[in-house]
Amino acid sequence: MRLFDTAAQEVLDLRPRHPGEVSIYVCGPTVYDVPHVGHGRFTLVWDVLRRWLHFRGFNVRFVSNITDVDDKIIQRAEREGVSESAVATRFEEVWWSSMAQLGVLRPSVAPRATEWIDSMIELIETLMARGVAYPLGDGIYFDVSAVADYGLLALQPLESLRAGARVDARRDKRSPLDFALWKFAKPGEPQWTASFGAGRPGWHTECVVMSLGLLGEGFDLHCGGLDLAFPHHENERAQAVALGRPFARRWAHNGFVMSGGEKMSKSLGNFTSLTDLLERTDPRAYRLLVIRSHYRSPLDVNTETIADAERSVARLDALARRFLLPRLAGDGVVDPVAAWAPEVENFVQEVTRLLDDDLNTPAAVAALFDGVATANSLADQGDSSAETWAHAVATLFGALGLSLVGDEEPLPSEVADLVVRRDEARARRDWSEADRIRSELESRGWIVEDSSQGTKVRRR
RNA sequence: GGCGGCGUGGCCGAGUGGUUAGGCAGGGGCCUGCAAAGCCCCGUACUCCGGUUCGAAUCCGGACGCCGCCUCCA
Repeated sequence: MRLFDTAAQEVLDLRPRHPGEVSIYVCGPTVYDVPHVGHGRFTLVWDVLRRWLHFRGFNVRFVSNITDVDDKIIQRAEREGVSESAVATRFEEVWWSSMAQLGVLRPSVAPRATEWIDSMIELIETLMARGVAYPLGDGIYFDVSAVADYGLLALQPLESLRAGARVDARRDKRSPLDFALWKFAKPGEPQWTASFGAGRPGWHTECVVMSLGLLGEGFDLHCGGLDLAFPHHENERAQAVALGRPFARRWAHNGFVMSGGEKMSKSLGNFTSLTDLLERTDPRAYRLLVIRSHYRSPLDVNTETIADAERSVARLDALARRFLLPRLAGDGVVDPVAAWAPEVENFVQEVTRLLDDDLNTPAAVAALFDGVATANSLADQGDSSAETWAHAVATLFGALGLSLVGDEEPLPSEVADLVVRRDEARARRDWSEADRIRSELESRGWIVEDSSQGTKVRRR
């Protein structure tokens, strides 16, 4: 498996710390609001990677945090007159519910920042003892000049970053890039006692503590949205470097979700919430949309691209119906396949090669759609290998977390009734009646297909 | 200002120095009572200008346009 490493700026072999095992840390959400579609993208991208690594035989340990203490949570709690923990709990529930709908696997461990405060305090004490953290009136700050290669993930040296820093009202920081490790509590705010003063942690500290605490030094891969590369990941790394502890071996970042050519984000106010999207769309359409583009490219999510993806999913579902394929992904992972039928070996090998090469899902999806055509074509010719092809396609899509759905759902009785009446009409070759019933079914939102087993309907 | 990325056919979106990406939409055909689904065929694209080359959308240089990071952000 090869992945583009943000620090090295090139595609590198993954080379896990322990052969056969991959440890991944993904920066999770701050739970102060409903997730937007950008959260959906990053969770899908890294879910696909996780599933693919599993399918390739790796034992994957996947940690992703919940940030449940933060300025924005405090602001919202104040605005709504409720406790901070009530806000965090509420939006964490929304988060997991959205993840479940998306078919994103639950992390192996999902630590909450507030459960790791003691470790963060210890870390800050150590940094202070080493002279790389200093107190100011409102908190404890990290001195970025202590890290020789600060700017690694920003692809810029410290001096250049400093020159570009926007005017900071604060003149007391040693450098405008210095960041808060700890914020002293104001009255009424959540706080924890610490030797250096009561308060709460800064954002960049929790991920260092939790990733090292749960995955250990030199864990394999640290992932997140591109906007986290700097300063969040840079600052995590800076702390680890200052502590002398080996941190992530590789860094991977996904591209943004765009809206009208602009990055979609809450601060720009141009976001679509993930919950809205999931209400009106088959979540599989979003997964397909995501894997149809490369994870590092920007991705435009709008009604057109989603509708396009939904129609593509319909083509896959038609395959599942035709071959009675089982649903494979969703809650569970698709396990490695020990041996493939000889006729699909090359096909599987090609898809594997593409995915192993920096997770080239768009090329893999293209190959898989070729596989769809092959399966259908072989079946049209009555070739018995068609089934093997269909299963291979479904298995590989399943390995990426996309289930093909061919099951027929139970029909409402009046629909079932119409189906029976239409079969009767067709049996006596009463085409006008058969067509009338078909129109009626269609007007009720059902797609009608004739088959050797009679009328079949499915929801539009 | 510094740094990074991108400009592909109607839309989305891969890729390679010379031979079909793929999906969606559209057109034609087969199948069907008619459909649907499926299959076959079709568009001959790569911002512009130079250069390298037998040959470049693919390499180099330049121009133009767009986006992102440098501030909370996935």
